[in-house]
Amino acid sequence: MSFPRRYRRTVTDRASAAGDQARARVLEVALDLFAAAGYRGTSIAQVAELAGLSQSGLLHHFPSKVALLVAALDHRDEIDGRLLEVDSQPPLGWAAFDALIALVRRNSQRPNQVRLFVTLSAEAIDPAHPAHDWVQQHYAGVYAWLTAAVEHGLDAGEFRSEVPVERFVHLTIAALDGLQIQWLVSGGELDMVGDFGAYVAAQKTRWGPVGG
Amino acid sequence: MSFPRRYRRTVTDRASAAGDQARARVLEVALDLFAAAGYRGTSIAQVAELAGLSQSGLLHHFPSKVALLVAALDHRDEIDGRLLEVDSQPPLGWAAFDALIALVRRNSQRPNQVRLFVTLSAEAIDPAHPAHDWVQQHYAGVYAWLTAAVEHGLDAGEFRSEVPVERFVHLTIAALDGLQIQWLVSGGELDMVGDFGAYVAAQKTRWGPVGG
DNA sequence: GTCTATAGGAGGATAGAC
DNA sequence: GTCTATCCTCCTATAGAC
Repeated sequence: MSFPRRYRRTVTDRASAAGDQARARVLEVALDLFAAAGYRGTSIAQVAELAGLSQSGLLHHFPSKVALLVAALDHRDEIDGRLLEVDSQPPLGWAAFDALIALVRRNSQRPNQVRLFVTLSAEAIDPAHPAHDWVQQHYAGVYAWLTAAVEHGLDAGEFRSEVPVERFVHLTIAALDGLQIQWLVSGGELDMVGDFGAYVAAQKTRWGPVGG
Repeated sequence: MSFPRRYRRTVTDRASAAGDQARARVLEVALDLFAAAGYRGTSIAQVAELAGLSQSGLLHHFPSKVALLVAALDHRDEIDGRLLEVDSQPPLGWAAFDALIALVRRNSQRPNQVRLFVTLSAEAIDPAHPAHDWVQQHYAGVYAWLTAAVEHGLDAGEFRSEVPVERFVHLTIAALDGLQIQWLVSGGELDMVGDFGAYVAAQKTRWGPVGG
């Protein structure tokens, strides 16, 4: 099956379909390996081998290891879609916490993705790490997203006015990250979804509206 | 200042005092560098240089990089002393949580030690990592220690009987680990001690005795 | 777009002198 | 106990053929 000539995109237009396929394979493998051994613990040769092309072939698509990392992170964000948004709108108030539970449930089905994030976050605490900016922006983004949700909930009367917003957000993010680590170390035995769900339920009781 | 001859330990008895000094310097530096860049991101040559001896000189004391890592982890446990014990007795009930707050306060004064633990834990999720067993045992130990404390508190009437012990322990450990990561990523700006203290205070309200 | 070949460097570990 | 010298492996990246 092939397109009629006039529908074909020219080479100068953009990469070929075969090239796209190779690119996609490389990104999938890179995500897995970076997840399994971190950025520094993974060689581009390993990625290339598992993706079924030579090291040089890989470097044709991603000119350096850093470029591959950045592309892999962007790819992750892309396939993540916008799980934390609904119809391009972020959920507000307690709905944001329900969205987080859904995220944890989804994460519990893809340990390698979780491992990529945990491994890379730790590695990239070092300011000299190529993903340092990415990690800082990631945390800043999550913090801003969750803070906005809580503050909106406050305005809407979904939260008691005494809720210490900043500490509350810090602890919620900590619960997410900390449970992920224990879940990974335990080899998936820990009930991450149940534990985080219990956390959210407790918070609803403590910080929900007085009459709730 | 030197010991009279008869008090000197012979060479065959054990390593010389100079050797001990070099060994100690190497361990201190190794802790710092492993903390800053992780195990895989640190070379023994770097450790040797900062410790003031050659790479081969280092390998005379620690025959391989893995041996150095294990020695450094043991050294960390040693200088940690037994902060979580008082008079060789672990605190029980809510006293265990107060001991954790003290631990967090102490950790907030030594970012490199925290970084070593966070970086290494993430790296060592990989079963092929030389510190994999160490990390698993670390988490198992903390879990057992905290579970025992809560169960003892239950018997003593310090906790409501409805407390979900396992989830409670998971979430407490998660709060510790998760706050450490955010604290490191923020460059120390996050109020880790205050956040964890607020967490413990909230738990005392929620799971403390009914009349408390 | 993919390959082989190779440059250029860093890391871990060993041999042997002092 | 510490050193210099060296080996070998692995890694990133480049050059150039097909």
